[in-house]
Amino acid sequence: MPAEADRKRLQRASQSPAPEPQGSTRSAWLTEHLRQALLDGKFPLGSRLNEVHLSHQLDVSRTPVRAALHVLAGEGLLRYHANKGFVVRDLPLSEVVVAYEMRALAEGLAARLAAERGLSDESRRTLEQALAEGDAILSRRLNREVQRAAYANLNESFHSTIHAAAQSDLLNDVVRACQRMPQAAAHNVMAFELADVRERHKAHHQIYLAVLGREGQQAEMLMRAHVLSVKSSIVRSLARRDGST
Amino acid sequence: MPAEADRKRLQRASQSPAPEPQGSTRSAWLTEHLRQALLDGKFPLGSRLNEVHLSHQLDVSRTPVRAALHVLAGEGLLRYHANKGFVVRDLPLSEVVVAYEMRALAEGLAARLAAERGLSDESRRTLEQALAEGDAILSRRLNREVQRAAYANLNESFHSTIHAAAQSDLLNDVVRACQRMPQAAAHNVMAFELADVRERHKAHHQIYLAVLGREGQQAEMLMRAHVLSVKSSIVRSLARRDGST
DNA sequence: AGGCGATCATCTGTATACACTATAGTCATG
DNA sequence: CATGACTATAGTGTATACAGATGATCGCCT
Repeated sequence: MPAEADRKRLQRASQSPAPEPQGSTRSAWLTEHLRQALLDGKFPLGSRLNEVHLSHQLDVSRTPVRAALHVLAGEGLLRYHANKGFVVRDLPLSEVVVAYEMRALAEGLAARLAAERGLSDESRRTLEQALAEGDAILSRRLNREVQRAAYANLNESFHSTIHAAAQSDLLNDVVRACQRMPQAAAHNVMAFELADVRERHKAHHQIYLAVLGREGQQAEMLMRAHVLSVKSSIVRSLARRDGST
Repeated sequence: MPAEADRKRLQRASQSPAPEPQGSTRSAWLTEHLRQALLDGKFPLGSRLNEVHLSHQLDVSRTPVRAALHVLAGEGLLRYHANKGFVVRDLPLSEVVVAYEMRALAEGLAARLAAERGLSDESRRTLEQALAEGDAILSRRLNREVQRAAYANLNESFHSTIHAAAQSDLLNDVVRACQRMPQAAAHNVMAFELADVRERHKAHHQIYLAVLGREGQQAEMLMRAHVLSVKSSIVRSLARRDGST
């Protein structure tokens, strides 16, 4: 099939110049691509990922595909069984609950460490900006959809700044592990009531003050409670979805 | 080099029959082998693992070696950088501290879940056996070395039974992630004072009773305190080592 | 002499061919 | 008709060759 070879070369040439500063290597690009697809729910839960199909579909060989799949399995998005390949991890609701309880503990610890270790000027600015933007978004009356997307962004920014301030790779890994569920991607935040979001935004303010004031225990407790409230919302919406399915 | 090919065939033939029911595949075997080597500290911290050397040394091709390394990187034992390969993760003491605090929270959660979900008859038996053996080992006067190894085993058994009873893969992953540090392998328990071990064994008894009695909160608190006491011992011994180096 | 760039060795990244395993379907047999 | 072994096929496991990147060494130019 000489035509296929041509197609490959063309595609490579067209995709290499601009779009991926991140994916210096094909494996890295595939990992990112597949992770996003998994979080977006593009593969059915529990379904098997066929290496040959994927490599044809994405126009690379099996080697980088396998590498990417191994990485994603390491991250917990996939499960691997010898001689049977990779399947999309399907977490029962009970596991989602545990993940959020774990995440509450982990983020609480992160908040405490951030408080103990102090905020850099840059972190402080980022947090303050996230809070201010949140105030603005929630006070104005906007399209629900726009409001939601904007708030999801700064929510992400707020939390990851706290994690960074904790200065622990390990802790970061754990938090990310708890977030990496094919079901509960960040955009699930959408499903919430506006009142819930306002409440949580108030919690962000309190957490910020506790961290800034170096009150470790206070920061830890506030963050735990904050994440647990997110858990309640998620579980509520998942239960609704499961029930209606 | 035809001689080399012969050697390979011979070695494969001699190693396939008996020794590895676990390693159904070369990758799996390599993963296990390398993980053990890393936890045992056989590779210097921060050192780079050369795929070609490893594959020659272990008499396999690079392919399964790479697979194993990817898995271990996913587990956090190695770090991977594009085009630069895998290096043994070197955790500063502060990270070890965080890991143990995280693990205390995670194992606490596991203990609570185990209490809430109840113990199977088999789990109960395993725990009781671990406790009884611990009593025996600690009461008799034995060679320090033997005593230590025996206790390490049943300690492992006790904890992993609790994790299993929690019935959460996710939680298991987190706990294992916190244990997987090139420094702080299980056998570090060796370095401890006998008095510390006795104290911890008493804690095992208390935890068992709390779990058996379905007292979730109590179990969680006891387990947290238990793991934190291990942290103190580990940190003490690591600090001593770092100081003397 | 010192900085700078080309060249080369080394190692990782990828493609591909082949070997092995698992599974489903078929056929024969009780 | 049910059950068992056999075979065919699809898909993963591994080896190997080659391509691309990285880093060091050596020579050149200033």
